[in-house]
Amino acid sequence: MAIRKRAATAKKSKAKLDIRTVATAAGVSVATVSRVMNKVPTVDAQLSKKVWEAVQRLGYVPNTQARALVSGRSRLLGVIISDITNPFFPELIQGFEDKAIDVGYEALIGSTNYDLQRMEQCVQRMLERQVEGVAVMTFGIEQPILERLSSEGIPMVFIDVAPRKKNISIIHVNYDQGIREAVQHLAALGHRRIGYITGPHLLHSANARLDAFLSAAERVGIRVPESCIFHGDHTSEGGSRGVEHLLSIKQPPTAIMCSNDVSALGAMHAISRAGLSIPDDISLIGFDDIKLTEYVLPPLTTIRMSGRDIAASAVYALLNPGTAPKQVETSLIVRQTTGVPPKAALAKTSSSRSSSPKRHR
Amino acid sequence: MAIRKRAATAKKSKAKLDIRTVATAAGVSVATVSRVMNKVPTVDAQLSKKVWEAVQRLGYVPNTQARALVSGRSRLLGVIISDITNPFFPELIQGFEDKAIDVGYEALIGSTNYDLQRMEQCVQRMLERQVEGVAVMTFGIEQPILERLSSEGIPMVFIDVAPRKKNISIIHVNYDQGIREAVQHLAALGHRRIGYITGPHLLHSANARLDAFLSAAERVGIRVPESCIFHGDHTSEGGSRGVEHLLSIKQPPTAIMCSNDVSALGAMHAISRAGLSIPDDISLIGFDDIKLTEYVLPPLTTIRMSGRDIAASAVYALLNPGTAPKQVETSLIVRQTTGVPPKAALAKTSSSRSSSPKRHR
DNA sequence: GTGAAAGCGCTAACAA
DNA sequence: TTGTTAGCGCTTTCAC
Repeated sequence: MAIRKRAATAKKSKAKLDIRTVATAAGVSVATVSRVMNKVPTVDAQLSKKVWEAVQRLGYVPNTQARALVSGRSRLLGVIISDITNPFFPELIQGFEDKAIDVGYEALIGSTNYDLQRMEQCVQRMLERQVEGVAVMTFGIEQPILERLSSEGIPMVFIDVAPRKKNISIIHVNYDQGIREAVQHLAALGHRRIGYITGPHLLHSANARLDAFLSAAERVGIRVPESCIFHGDHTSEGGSRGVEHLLSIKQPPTAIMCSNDVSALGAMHAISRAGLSIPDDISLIGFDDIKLTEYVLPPLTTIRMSGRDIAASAVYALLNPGTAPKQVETSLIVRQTTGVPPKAALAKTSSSRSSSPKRHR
Repeated sequence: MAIRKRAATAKKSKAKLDIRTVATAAGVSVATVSRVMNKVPTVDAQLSKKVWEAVQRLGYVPNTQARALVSGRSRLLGVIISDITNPFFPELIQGFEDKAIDVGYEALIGSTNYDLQRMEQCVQRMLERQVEGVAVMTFGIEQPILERLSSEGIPMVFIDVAPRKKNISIIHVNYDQGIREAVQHLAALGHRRIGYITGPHLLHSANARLDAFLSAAERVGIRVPESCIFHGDHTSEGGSRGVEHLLSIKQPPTAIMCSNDVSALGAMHAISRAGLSIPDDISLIGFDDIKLTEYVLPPLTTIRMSGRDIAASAVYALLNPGTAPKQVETSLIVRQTTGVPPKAALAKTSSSRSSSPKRHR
């Protein structure tokens, strides 16, 4: 009696549908099937059709792991971000994902939460999956990452600043453009005293924005005293505190610019708590143009820095390690938080704002 | 003269650091290295230490592809969402990602944008990467997905509703709880006329929320006429149109509940455009508790449905195909868009609101 | 243009 | 307990 070899009598025959099965079904060799699947042009059209038919009929799907193993190409791109709760990142991640898929890759996402250990784990995961490149979108240099990945020769891309290595590229964001537009917009409206709420000291992007603001202000002849610059931390609370400070100085600004939108949102709350109206009493401009800004009331005037643009540039940079990535532009989006300064503020008297600001409701 | 075989004189020796290298370096077999890496308990502590040292010293990182290929386990979990721009999803994705990593998996994200072709591509990608499970978080049943994945016997999890198959589980969201709390909250405040802006007709979650609202209203003895229900589409615009409609009826509601937060945000804009104040003239409650709601002014009272909870439940369900996933709870988060109805509205007269609503600014 | 065969790096029998 | 070895499913020389 022959041993019955039928794997399963049930409908779930799970007949190990691999490239060989297809080859047999199509009456060709596995090599041919492989060539067809990879669209190698030198395959005879007849055979090719037979193979596709077999693939279709059997519902064959190639195994990416095996492919990656033998070819040495994982078709995986890593992207590392810092803070999940930062509303700037979803768009960036989505853009990265989309772009990666466009070029036949998959995205591996890691978030560090500013935690070095989580960062290490991220890097480990990326290494294990054999990523072909890693975009470090944390807006800060993270040394531990560099050592491991860089030494493997894996292409990397950073924002704004990174050590000089030949497998590392940098996406430069043109902060000046958008910020200059914003300052000019404010100046055109008649503002002469502009406050600025900046981000964390050691965040390059925050410093770059502050510098851009300072030089833009200078260009339009606006003096920015120390007291008009508040060092926040890119959180909503930081924005609130910034407003409290700026409203407390001798000559409060008639307009405030924030280093990011989340700060600006906090600033909005603080301004409204102070009984002042936006933009009637004070104008406000954010930075990032996160989704939130459109929904908020009044919709926030802000400087757009497209997460999708950055993501696209990053994917491009990873796949073309030699070439310099495209610079990312920023631009002013005028919504409804900017307007002419109140008349009182325009008077030359030093105590320009009435001691008890008129409550708005 | 012997052929010089040294691969590279440069520092980038790239000496093919695989499990064999480690085995040799540690003076053991590859099997032992494999066992150590996989924490098989029966390995001698001495050898284990030697192996770890070698791993450390060489900087060895196992190749996931090879692992997956031979073991048949990809350690990949797919998650499919619909609309990127829906602010509810980032939290869900982040939660899924985190949870997956917690249990030693990686997340593969796909977004369909309501496009069937993109959906197909998603499924194809997941199949090719040999995902061990797929969470379909689109809040709708998508037939095409089912056919392919389900027939492969891949565990799947849906929200609210799905075909009965043994590899498919369903996460039930307890809409009633949060919605009942909201209605009771409104009733306690004194509201007797509550408007409701619902979502797309064929979205199960929207219908379930509407039903929950209707029965909750009935429980507290509030009658909800047809005219108080506006069929929106879960967009901001839908919310605006809903408000316009609800304010136009003979007896406008003093409170409005929305099927999701984005609608509620649109509603806020429309209400403010109408010259009415929240919550003085009208109360508003959203659904989802997306990040946005805290930042908005005034902060939105809403019903929390945790994307993280759903994600956690989904990951659990995928890894335990037999067992029923945990139900996800919802609950009211009271912020500042709900208050007592205006006195005028409390009068028994049918034309309760003055014909020209007092403008707020 | 097509096929046979040699692995990619690893795990899992099986043997020792 | 440890080592040897046969593949996992695929791509890719290398002959034909």
